[in-house]
Amino acid sequence: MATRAAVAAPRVLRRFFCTNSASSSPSFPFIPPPPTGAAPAPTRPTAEPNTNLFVSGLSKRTTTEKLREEFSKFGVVTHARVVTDRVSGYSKGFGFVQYSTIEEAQKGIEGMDGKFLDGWVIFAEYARPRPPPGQFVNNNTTQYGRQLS
DNA sequence: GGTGAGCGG
Repeated sequence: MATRAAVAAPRVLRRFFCTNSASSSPSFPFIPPPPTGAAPAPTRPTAEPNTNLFVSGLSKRTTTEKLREEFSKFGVVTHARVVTDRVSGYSKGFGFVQYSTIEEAQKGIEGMDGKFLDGWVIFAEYARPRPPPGQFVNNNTTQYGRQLS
């Protein structure tokens, strides 16, 4: 009787198409097409409005002083920094600007986003909320709690 | 030496 073997085979294939049975996604592990098609939001859905600004597209020569100086024209900059590499000391081409209020931050974005700075078109947007410094943060662990070694 | 998308101290 080979009937048993013929029934056992499809059962294995059923595990493929019904991984965790249903109740989760009615579709296969393929790529589910967006139904409404409202917001594509590929990978960067622009963070919520806050006083912290993420400025990208900066020139390698742009420094923190220049960044604060330019953004101070649209509000009170409480904090500004151009991210530079610790080892080489070169600028990574982006920085952060923090205004006193969200209104000033909005004016800063509308006033500096798409503008030229040191010959480069910069992009100003709201910075993403950073993970809070945990109590278990140490030298061997990152801010996300992942072991480095 | 300094790329050219991105989210740091």
